[in-house]
Amino acid sequence: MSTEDRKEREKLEMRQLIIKTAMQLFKEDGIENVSIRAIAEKIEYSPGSIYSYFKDKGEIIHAIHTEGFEKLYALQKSLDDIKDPVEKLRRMGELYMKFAMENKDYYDLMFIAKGVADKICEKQEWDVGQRSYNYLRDTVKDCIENGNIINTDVDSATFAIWGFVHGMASLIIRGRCAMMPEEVIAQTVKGSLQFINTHLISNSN
Amino acid sequence: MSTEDRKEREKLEMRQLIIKTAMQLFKEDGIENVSIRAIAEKIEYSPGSIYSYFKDKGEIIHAIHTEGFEKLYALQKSLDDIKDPVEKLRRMGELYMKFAMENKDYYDLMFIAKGVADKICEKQEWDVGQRSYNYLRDTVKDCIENGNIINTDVDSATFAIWGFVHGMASLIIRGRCAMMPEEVIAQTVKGSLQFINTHLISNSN
DNA sequence: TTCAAATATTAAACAATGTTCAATATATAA
DNA sequence: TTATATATTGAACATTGTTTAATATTTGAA
Repeated sequence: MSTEDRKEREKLEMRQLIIKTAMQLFKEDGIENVSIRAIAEKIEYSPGSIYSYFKDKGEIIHAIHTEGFEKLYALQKSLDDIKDPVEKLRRMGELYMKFAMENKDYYDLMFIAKGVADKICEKQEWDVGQRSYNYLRDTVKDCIENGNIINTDVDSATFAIWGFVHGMASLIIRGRCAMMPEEVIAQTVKGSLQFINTHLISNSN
Repeated sequence: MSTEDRKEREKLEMRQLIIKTAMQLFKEDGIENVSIRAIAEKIEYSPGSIYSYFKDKGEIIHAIHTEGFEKLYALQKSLDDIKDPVEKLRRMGELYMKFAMENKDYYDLMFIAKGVADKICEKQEWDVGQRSYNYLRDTVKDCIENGNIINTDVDSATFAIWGFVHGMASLIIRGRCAMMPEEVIAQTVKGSLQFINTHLISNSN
């Protein structure tokens, strides 16, 4: 039956329109700007309509959240052809911080936000995050097997490194770096990355 | 004039009562439970009354936030008589993570929360935070002067170390560690702390 | 084409939030 | 005792997300 197919297609198109609009609002003015009513007004529907396509606001936010992880993973994949795991890890650290600083709203949603979308971590919906985490973990694993990272296990090292970059990013994004003048933050991040690189990883090989 | 003194005293007492009640609600059920209306009900006043004593909700939250920093600093001070800066730094890392894990709500407010209290970072109200940061920075400085931390400057090393512990804490608190089973988190944190300690700091002395 | 049934959409309402403000109650000083 | 100053209130406002009964539209068969 063709009508049913069309119906389903239209339903999907409407879902896409809602998500697209939500992303638009998100990019324009951050997550605070993404309200059911704002989305509804922009697509010229009533607020209630949206609930025919999404269970709740969390589901919409989750779509934006997923898009963020797509962006990050695409960046990670750009490191695919770097053979040296040490170099790869170094570049991944820089890339991660660059992504965080240039996409603060996305980063916030992906790794910091709470009340905004409790849904995010509920189900097994962590796949996209898992994928990025594995990419890091695999590289760390290569470093260990290569003898560049020593005296630790894969998971401890991976969590330490992730924690390190996430810590810097989230302190900056959530405005907890009042102790240093705005201008020197970027420089300090650079110095910290170098400090970590110099000491955690050896180029002995 | 005695009445004026009493008036002022009563005003202060009322402020204290409001803060005390807010903290009570906070400890009972987290920051979500701290609403102007809930505080008002608990002290048997109308919601509007609270605005005779505080400009807005942010000022009340800020008081709780400050209490958190008092708690943390008290813990740091307990390390005062450790002479060896390396040992001191190691213990400070453990202590910081312990504080974060045992006072998740406080930690959230102090280092992660956003919308809840924009006021927090507005003014020069960062003093209590600065104090704790300086305590860490001074210890790192001692390590550098002692030759235990090398090839870096004080600020890069301090930010790196703070970022590292904050990163782990905030990832856990905001539920971004779905990739590892609940039970192994504590163990991984331990391993990560050890990993960092082993490599960033040398006991050469 | 027509019309009952299914589906989509809406407007209004609900509950909860922080905040404001005119009206009221209370306390103070003369 | 009374006028003034202060404290407190209750209702209202604006803003959320969400639900739901009522309406509008579309569909498929007669």
